[in-house]
Amino acid sequence: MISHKIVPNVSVDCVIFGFDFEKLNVLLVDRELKDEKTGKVLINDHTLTGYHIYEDEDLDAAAYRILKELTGLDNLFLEQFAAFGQIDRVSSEKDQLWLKHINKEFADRIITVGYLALIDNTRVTLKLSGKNVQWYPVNEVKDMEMAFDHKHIVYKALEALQKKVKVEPIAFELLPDYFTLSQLQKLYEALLGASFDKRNFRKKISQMHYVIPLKKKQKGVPHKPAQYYLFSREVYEKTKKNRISFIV
Amino acid sequence: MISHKIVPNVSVDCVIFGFDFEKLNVLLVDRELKDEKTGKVLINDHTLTGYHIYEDEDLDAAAYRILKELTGLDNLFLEQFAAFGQIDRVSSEKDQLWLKHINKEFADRIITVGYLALIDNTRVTLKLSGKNVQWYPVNEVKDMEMAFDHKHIVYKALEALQKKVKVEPIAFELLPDYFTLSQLQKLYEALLGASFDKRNFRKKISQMHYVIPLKKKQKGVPHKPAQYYLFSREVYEKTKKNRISFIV
DNA sequence: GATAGATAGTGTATAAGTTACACTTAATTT
DNA sequence: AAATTAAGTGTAACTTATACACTATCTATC
Repeated sequence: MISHKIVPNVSVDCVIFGFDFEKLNVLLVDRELKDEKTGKVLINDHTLTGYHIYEDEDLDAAAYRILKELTGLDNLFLEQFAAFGQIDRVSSEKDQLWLKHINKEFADRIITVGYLALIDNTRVTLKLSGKNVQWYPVNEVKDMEMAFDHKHIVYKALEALQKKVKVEPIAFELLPDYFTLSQLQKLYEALLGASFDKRNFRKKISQMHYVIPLKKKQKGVPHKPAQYYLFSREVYEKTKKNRISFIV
Repeated sequence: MISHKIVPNVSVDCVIFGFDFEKLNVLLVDRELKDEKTGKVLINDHTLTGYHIYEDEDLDAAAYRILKELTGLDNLFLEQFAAFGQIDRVSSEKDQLWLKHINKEFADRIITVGYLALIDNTRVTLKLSGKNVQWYPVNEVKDMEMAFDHKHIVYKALEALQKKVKVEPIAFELLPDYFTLSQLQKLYEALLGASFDKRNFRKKISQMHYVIPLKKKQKGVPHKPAQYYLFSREVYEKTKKNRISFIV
C-alpha cells in the first residue's frame, strides 16, 4: 500500500507519444481556469500529465502510476529521458495564478523527471472520452500555449525519441501488434521528418529478421491488401549485433 | 550570490571520467569512518562527488559547482545522464551509520541527478594532492565497495558514455588539446572495450575533417615520433551530417 | 461487369563504405 | 652499429547503400 505523503520537491512528467498511422501525436491535458465571478477565461492552455512522487514510491513506479491512471493501460514502453530543474520553471503569471488556484500559496522548487512513453494511438482513444486529455499532433505543439516548461520538455522528449529510434527498435511500440510495412515506413517518416525510398526501406527491413511476416493480410481495403508483420523482441535480442557505427 | 539553503530532496552526483593514455578512470572520494573510542575502521569505501542543490541554483549549476570545487577546473564537458530515485538508495548499515555520523538522524528521500563529466586525466592529477579524492580504473569499480547506489550510478554513466561516444565526438574531451592518433585509438579501445585495426581506424579518422593534423610532432620518445592532431568542434558542427543509421 | 483509383509489392546496376592484412620508417637505448 | 619501439602507409575483396519504374490486387463507381 502506498502512502499518499508526497516528496515535496520532486515530480515526474510523462510525455506520451502516439501514432495514428498518419502522424505523431502527444497526449496533453487541457488546462482551463475561469474567473469565478465574471466567467472570463484566465487560463486556457496545456500541460503534460505529471504528479509528485510518493514518499515510498520509486520514480519509475510514479510514472507508471500516472500512465495507468490516464490510459488504463499497463505494460507500455516507458523510460526516463531527462530531469528538469531550472529555477524559473514556474515563472509565468498564468502558472502563478494556477498554483494559487490549486491552493499552493507559493511554488516550491520542484525538480521534475521526464518520462517518455510510447503507445499505439488507437488503443487509448476510447479510454480518454470524457476526460480533459487529448491527442495533439506533435507538429502543432510549437504553436500551442503550454504550462510551466512543458513545451521545452516535449521538445527534449522528441529529441530523445528521435535519437533512440535510430539506434534501437522501439518504434514498434507505437504500432499495434500487427502492422504493414507501409505503416512502419510512415511511422519512421513521421518520427524523423524524413522520407524514404519504398524499395530500399523494405530491403532494409527484410534484413531485420525480427520483423516477421504473418500469413494475415489486410481486408476490406480499396486496393491490393498489404501483408501484416510482427516485431519479435525475442528474435531481436538473440540476433542483435553491437555495431560501433561512429568509430570503426 | 547563492543562498546556502538546500532543496531537501534533490542532489546531484558527478561521475567524472578521465583517461591517462592507458585506461579509463573514474574520480572517487574515499569515505572512511573510525570508531572514536576503539579506532576500529567502521567504514572504508568510496562515494561519488555529489551534493544537494541550493534553492536558487539550477541543476546544471550545482553540478558545475561541485566539479569546480573538486578539480579547480572550468569548462569541462558535463552532461546530465539520468536521475536515480529508488526508495532503497540508502539502505545499507554502513550508509545509515554514515548519515548518523554527518548528523542526519534519518535519511530523507533523496532523488539524485547523475551528471557525466569528461576530463583529460593529466590536467587534474596535481590539483588532487592532499584531498581524499583519487582516480580509480573503471575496470576495478566492480570489485570496490561503494556507498549508497553509487556503483549502480557509475555503471549507468559508463553505459551512457559508451552509447554517446558512438554517435558524437565527445571522446576528444578525454584527451589534451593535442593528441596522436594512437592515443585516440587507445582511448576508443578503452571506452568501448574493443580493439581496432590500425590502418582502418586511421582511414576512418582521416575522413573526419574535424580531426586536424598539426605541424607538431612528439619529442623525446624512443621510437618514430607521432604527429599531433587537434579536434575542431567548429569544423565538426559545420560538416556534420544527420545520419540515420539504424533505419535507412 | 468493366473501368478507375488506390496502395502493395518487386530487381538491378552503380557507388560508397567496410574489412582483412604486412612491411618500412624514425626515433631512443644498449 | 644493432636492437627496440611505436608510427605510418595501400590494396583487393566484400558488403552495404543508393537511385530508379513498373505490375499486381483489391474496392468503388458507373
